[in-house]
Amino acid sequence: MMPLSEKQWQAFSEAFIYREVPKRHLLTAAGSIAREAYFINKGAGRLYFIKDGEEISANFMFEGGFITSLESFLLQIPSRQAVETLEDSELLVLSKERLDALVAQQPVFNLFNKAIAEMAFIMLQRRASSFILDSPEERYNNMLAQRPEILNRVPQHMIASYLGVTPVSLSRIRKRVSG
Amino acid sequence: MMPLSEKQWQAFSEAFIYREVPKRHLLTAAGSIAREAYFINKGAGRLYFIKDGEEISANFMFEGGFITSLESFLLQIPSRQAVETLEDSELLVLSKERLDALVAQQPVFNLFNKAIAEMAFIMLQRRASSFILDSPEERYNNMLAQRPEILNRVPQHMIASYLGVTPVSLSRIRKRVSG
DNA sequence: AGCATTAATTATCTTTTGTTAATGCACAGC
DNA sequence: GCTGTGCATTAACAAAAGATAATTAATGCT
Repeated sequence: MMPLSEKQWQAFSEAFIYREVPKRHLLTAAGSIAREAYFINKGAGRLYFIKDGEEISANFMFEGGFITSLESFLLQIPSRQAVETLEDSELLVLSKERLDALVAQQPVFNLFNKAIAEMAFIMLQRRASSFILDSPEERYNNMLAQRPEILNRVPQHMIASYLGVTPVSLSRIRKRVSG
Repeated sequence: MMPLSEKQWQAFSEAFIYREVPKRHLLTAAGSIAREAYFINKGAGRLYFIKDGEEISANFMFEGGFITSLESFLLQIPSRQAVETLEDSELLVLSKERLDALVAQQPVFNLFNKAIAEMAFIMLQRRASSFILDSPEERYNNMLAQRPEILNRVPQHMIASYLGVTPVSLSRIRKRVSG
């Protein structure tokens, strides 16, 4: 799909910088511009909105995944969502600057950009559609089936907002489902 | 942002084929592959899912907009959503085949692809976030503020599923809001 | 270990939504 | 112009979710 030469791989991997950050470390604040994207080598992160002072979780990511406020990173506009770690994490940091330089040098990396945007779109569409297609209880069951690590590694009040309900309501759903 | 030569513009515009289709004409069936994308010159269209035999509207588009099942069009995989016209429409049809040929000839058009994917992502993110951030009533008000043409041109039972509620509930929301 | 803080569950009550059914309206087709 | 079909509204009841508060469980910190 995207064959790279030895040289290109090297340039690509050298664009990333290793960084360790502690639990609950803010990577991108809401309103600021996401100048970096993060590959999670170890640990966990989340994206969240802030509404009326409340944090509303938009997504969670674990090792093997990329995390950033994508619209802000792609367009370099102020981010509507914040990014933070949930656990002590090892990150491979890719700055927008370096990515742009990479793309300028090697246009092949446009394909990388494109692939990221497409993948993100499809993931998001799956998630968005679940809100018009499924009830909160169905969304909870789907989450268990498709992303069980969320339940094990994310506090429930964060999962609640991710599912679009209150923590109290999530607790009741859990009781209904298990009981 | 994407400067094109005279020649490129010509090649681009020639890739589109004019087509008139009547109201409620199915452009892409759920489960089939979207081989075309549509620029709406006149008329209106919608994307919808089918769940338990029910049609659930995912989005509406009017003149000046593009419509297609994007994930299916981009990746040429079976579409989870159907596409149809809501009014008699004049469409400018771009087949995936022609777009690919265009991109192969003129790599500049990769930027077109990228721009489409990014824009679609951002639109979708705005919509997805409204489900975790806002109540159905707030979503209705936001729709009125941001896309008032929907209310004027789309039947309310379709708007209801678009907002994630039943037609009965939408009717009550409307009464609350206006009364 | 002990204390303080935060999270999760449970309870109670209110509000909203879903469901089903009935009514009134509008529009399409004859 | 009539008639039938489908759509929006209203009503009545059931189910689910929000809000608030109290209790229990877990976690963090010194």
